[in-house]
Amino acid sequence: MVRPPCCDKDGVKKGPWTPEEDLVLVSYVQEHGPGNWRAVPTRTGLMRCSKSCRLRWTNYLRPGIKRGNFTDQEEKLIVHLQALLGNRWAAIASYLPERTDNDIKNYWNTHLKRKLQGGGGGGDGDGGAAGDAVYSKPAAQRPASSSKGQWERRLQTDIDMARRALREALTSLDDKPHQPDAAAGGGGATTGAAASAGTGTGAGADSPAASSTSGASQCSPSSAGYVLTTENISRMLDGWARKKGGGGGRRAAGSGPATPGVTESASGSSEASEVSYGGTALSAAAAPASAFEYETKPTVAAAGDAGDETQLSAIESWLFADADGIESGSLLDAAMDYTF
DNA sequence: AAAATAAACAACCGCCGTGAG
DNA sequence: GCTCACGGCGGTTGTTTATTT
Repeated sequence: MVRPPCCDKDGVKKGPWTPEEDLVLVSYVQEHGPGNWRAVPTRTGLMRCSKSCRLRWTNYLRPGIKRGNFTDQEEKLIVHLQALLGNRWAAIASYLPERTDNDIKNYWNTHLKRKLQGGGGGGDGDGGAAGDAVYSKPAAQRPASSSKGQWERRLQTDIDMARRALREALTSLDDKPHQPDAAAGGGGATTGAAASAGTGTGAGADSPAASSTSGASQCSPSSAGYVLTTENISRMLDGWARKKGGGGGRRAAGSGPATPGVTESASGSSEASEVSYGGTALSAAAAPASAFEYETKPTVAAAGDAGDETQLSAIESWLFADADGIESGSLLDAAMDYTF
């Protein structure tokens, strides 16, 4: 039988989202929380498919996500994790709580793949084709099993592999001074380093419930993945203002796409930033900071540029805990219990 | 200065797994 | 136990901007 499309093709708008649509979506999520995407188009009047709404939220509007300017550390992690996990971007993203799978995937396809290919074979999975070929069937590649036991074993395998990847990545990084170009660089790109969070348990690899893009995890009050709102809305408005101002330049600010959200903006500071929208200066503080009641602002976010290091050291702790003799049998539990 | 090309990123598409009825 | 709808995921495409010629 043929499954009907998730939404009618007719009357469904496609293409780039407008600021107005974003606002509507954000407002809706503020009120109802992420989830039940099916109902979003009808309830909000958005002429968008539910899937599109979900993607827009998870990849762009969701608070706490960092965009652009991947740090060396992140890059290394991605390379290693990709080598171990294959193109399981969601699983990889679960180790980079602030990054979306789509973002990581794009970064891989546009930067890393080429970089590794150009860098000449060897090394880490040698990227590109070689890497893909070699790992096209990563150990963790899941068979379509769904028994809980199997799922847990798989998860554990992922955790184990991720640990190894992290260890390798961090070890190699120790060889050079930590110069997260983006920390600075990112010009605040590292703001709101949500050190992580629910998904940060790492146990998330491949866990439907722990995926970085999982609505469930997003809702979790304990999820520090959300850096909240004022900042994001501020960024959003900032971006819109720029767009509307005709300033255009998608990357004028460094990397920020049409996306309002580019972290590179003034968001370097977690303080409410004043943005000009439609000619009117408006304080982000005025945004409904408490609107996302189910979200909590990670304390690390205030750490500002120290965010990455904080996050990394947390990962390191978790990572090296393994070396301290946690039996593999309890690895999962350890990972589950670990809080960043 | 204009045209061509490359790069970056947002969004869409289709498949799959899961849970509810 | 079966069917169906929903949501998640990975691959791919389209659009916009930057850079080069």
